[in-house]
Amino acid sequence: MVKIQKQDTTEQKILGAAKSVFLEKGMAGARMQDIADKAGINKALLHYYFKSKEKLFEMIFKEASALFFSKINGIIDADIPLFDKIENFCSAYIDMLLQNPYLPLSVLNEATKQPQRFKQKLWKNREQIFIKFAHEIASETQKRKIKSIDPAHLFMNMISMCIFPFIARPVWMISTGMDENEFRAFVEERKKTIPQFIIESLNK
Amino acid sequence: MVKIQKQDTTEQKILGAAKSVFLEKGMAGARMQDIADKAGINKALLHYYFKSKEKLFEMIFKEASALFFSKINGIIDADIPLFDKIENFCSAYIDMLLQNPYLPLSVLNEATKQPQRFKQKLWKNREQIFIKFAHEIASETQKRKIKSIDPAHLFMNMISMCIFPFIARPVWMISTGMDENEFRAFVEERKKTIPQFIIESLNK
DNA sequence: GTCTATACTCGGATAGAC
DNA sequence: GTCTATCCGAGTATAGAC
Repeated sequence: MVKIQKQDTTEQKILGAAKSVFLEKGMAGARMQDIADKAGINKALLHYYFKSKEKLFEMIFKEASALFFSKINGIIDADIPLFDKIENFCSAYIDMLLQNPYLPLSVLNEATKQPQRFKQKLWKNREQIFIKFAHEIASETQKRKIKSIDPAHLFMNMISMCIFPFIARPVWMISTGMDENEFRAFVEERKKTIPQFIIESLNK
Repeated sequence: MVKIQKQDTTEQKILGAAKSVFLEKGMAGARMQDIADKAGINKALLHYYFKSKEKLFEMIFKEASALFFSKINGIIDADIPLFDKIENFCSAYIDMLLQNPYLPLSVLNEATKQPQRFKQKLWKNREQIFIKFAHEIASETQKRKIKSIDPAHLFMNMISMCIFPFIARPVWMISTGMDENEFRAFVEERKKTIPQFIIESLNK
């Protein structure tokens, strides 16, 4: 008889704890003790499972950054009209960010502070996610369906408007006086307002 | 006779070195040794001038974040038409960011990782920079001069598009294959493309 | 596999000579 | 004011008992 899997193995607990601590504090700021505490074990056991802090970090980080970048591919690749694609992209991406609010800051941080490691160890086999998107823009522009625009700028605009609020959240909350719930509602709204804003700008 | 000021006092050198190291590595990642090296002195002297790492950091950070937020006020407060204001804002802000490319990531990081300290020590007397802007949008909307839009979303869109490229630079450069010069040219272009993009969207 | 105890290292901070 | 030498805490990593 197959044993019913109790899913919270020690390894699972460690990975979960490590993810939250690393994403929140970054590699330099994270403490093995915090990870151990959060996992309900001691430091020694961390090293038993994952040789070193560096190794543990890479494990977490690869998975996290894969999520950050790969979710997009399916949507960008889909064979649907451009405007629908923009709507789907913003909506799906913001949903993902709502579930992983610390992800972008963490990824961009490591890319900035340890560019070598990022490029070599953490940035393997990434798709050129916006190339197909760029072609699509160029084609629509040529067909005179939308106003002429540089695809790179449009793409940058779109991801900026989706991601930045999550990075700037604490400052935004302080300066607007929003609380957690209001902020959540605000970014929920953005699933609609961003595509609207973009499409208004592109429409002839 | 007034003594000619030789401007590179030790204190100046320390502050300059500390600024670049802190902005690049963040509080947790920065090393006093690196700051000392870059300033051409030794660690002991750092402590002679600025009691502790924490103190030095706060000094640098307050000044830096003041720059980050206060440059905006003058532009937002100016008594000129809305569209001109948007153009001026993007242009001036991107110029400032070109001169301080690490600033936003650093500020937003500390706000995220040490929210208490940020709110208490580093976020003193900040203006509610976007309140006047919001009123102006509301007024233009009522006068039916522009399409109706929530000022909070518009403001967030604008700062997102200006700031985010600087935060995402390393990832963007890797995934597009841009080099330093191309990236610089790209954000220079954005001084024009962002206002265009916004104004196209707002225009009736 | 999991723990306690401890070794080792790095880096912030201080003492004291000049 | 500036240096060398040193201290000491924090935090990663390991040894070894259970």
